[in-house]
Amino acid sequence: MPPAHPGLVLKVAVPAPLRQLFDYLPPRGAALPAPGCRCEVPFGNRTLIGVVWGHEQSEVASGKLKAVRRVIDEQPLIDPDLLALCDHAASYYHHPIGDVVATLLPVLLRQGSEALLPGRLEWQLTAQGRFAEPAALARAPRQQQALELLQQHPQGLPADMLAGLDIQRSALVALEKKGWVVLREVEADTPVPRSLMAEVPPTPGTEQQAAIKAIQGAHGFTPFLLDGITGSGKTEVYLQAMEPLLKEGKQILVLVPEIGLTPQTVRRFEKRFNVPVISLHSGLTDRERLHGWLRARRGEAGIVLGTRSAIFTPLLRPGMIIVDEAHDGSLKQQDGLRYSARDLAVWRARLLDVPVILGSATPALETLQLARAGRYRHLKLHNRAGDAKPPTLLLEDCRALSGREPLSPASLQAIEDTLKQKQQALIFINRRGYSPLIHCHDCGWEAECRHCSVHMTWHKRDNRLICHHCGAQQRIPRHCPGCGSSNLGDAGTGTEKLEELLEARFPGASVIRVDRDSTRRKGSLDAALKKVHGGAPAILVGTQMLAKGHHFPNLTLAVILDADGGFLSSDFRGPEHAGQLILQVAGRTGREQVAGRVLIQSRHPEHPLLHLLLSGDYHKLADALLGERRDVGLPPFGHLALIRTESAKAEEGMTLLGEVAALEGLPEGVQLLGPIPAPIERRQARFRTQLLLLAPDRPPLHRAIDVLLARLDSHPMARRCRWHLDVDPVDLL
DNA sequence: AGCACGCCGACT
DNA sequence: GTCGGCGTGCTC
Repeated sequence: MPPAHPGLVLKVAVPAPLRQLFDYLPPRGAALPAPGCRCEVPFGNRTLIGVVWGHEQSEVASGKLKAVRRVIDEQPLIDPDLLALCDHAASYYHHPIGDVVATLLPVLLRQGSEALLPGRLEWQLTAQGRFAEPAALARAPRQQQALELLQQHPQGLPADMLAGLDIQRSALVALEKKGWVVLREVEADTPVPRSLMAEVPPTPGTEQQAAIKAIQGAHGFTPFLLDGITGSGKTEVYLQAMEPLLKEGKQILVLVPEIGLTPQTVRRFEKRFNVPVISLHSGLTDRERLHGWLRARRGEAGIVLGTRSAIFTPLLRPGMIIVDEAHDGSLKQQDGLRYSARDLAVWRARLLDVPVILGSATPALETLQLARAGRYRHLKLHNRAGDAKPPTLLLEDCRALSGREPLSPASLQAIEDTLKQKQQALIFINRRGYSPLIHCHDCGWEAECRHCSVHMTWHKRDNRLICHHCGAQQRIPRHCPGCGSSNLGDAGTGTEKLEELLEARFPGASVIRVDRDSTRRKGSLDAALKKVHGGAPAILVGTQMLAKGHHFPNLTLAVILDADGGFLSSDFRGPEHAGQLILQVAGRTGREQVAGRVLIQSRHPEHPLLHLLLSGDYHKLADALLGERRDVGLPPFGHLALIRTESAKAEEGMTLLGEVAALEGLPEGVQLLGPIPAPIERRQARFRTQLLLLAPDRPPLHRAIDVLLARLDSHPMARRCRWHLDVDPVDLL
């Protein structure tokens, strides 16, 4: 049999860590599958599920070519815009394209499941059945009843509904045999709501109004930075900006941080409009995720609300993309395809030719710089919604404080005053557990993780030492493993210790701790938040879990512990992240009539960056940080890529990266920093080494990456020693 | 990655 | 004698 498509070959993205497409002969005796269709292909001696990328003449010797085994999808499963997004991600992140597609597909589709929603089964009358006389069924009352019911509902009735009405399946089957009814699979329909609005929206303030107008006036690809202080009502801007698009039947994709995708957030979007809202979070089963994905693709969802990976959700009628808390670290994937969902959101909006809103009270310096350069339209909200006043930030000199007392006398006094006034106080410390260090007073031994170069954290409640990097646990030693002394002690403070201390200091006060440990049980976070919302006087102790998005109407005081850590961190983004966190926490206070107060405890009260923060104006801090970054050519004024190795032997990574990091052959202007041991040198029993690339422009950086990857791919050592590339890394640890 | 092939050490 | 260690090569 001659080939149906002479000379033509299918380019297929195969899930293998190889940075290329593979050529296959078209399937025998079948139509040529379109780009975006999945198919089974022989690969080596196994069978994989790949995605058709295109049709072309092949360069590969025809003797080498194999044929596609089976085409899974008749219609493309992945639309052109998503294929283009994959192309971009694969080339920008220098990642194997087959792996990119695999990460975008829900697991079940990756495994070859049919792309079908569970269709609704409906019993319908046939033409014959429509005119059948129920009286003819006098001797079969059950069939008669079923027939009458269906004649009253000529459009058909769902099978499960009939079962609920106590109509026996056997009766329907008997009618089917007579040719009067049929069982049909019906597409779940998209009900067109009578009216879009499900509630009356509040009247926006002047600034909100201007932002809404600007967004609604945008046509085609338009990136916005919605730069609004905490409490300025950014969500209300999103909601009103999306209204006309929903009215046209368009879909809105909303990305939120994992921690922000609470039932309350989902409810807020559901309450406003009569459109289906699909929420894609980590708690879904594979099947639920698949269904959400397919419903979004069919256009059934008006609003798709999801975390980072939701940026890959297909949309039938895309109208706009919104990235809430666009500075948030959870938007960056930290393994496999290390993408930034914020950057991909902007790319996708460009491909779809729709507006994209990046919303934040504390935008990443990269985002802020793009807005200042005019690449993004900069919408500002300076005022809090309603007549709430901005919080006052005060620096609390803690140099005189001993390590035993985490809270200064002034902080304790402020907490006491707050409780007296029947208000709530929040003590923020970004460290869970009881204390972050156990050590020997005699020989100086410190409890370290067996697998990572970090201290073990003492969790008093579990009576264990736990490594926050790999989760390893140990019993608490009674004697020092170094010298045998029993003179062991702890140093530093975590949320557990603070909770204990505050309960002792304020007997009778309600202390609510919110961190990953206290909220592990399902629903316990909701319960804690409900308690806080109740408004009764209380002291909250929490980590950054509390810093995001919540609205606590009676919270008037925040005390921030360990603010210095970030400002003195070795990571160049330390001060940026610390500033963002502090302002996010500050934003939780003083929402209603009472202005909030924020006490920042510091042992370096003279630090100039801390002083910039005291104004409460993020832009003052951002200006200073951008100035520093410009001087040294760091992002956003230079661009970074990181190659990191992980291996069981300490020397391996250093040798490998050392041999690969030769400057000759690299484009001009690209700096290589390293190889050096990673700041946390050992993690999960692997030694980590890194090589940083820095360049003032992106094109030479990407060319340099290509050269280094080619060297790595052909280096014999690189197969034993695990390595990965991170373009635009945020975490240099 | 995942699998086959191939060449050297210590076991029933 | 062979089972199995992991170095190396390849995947249209």
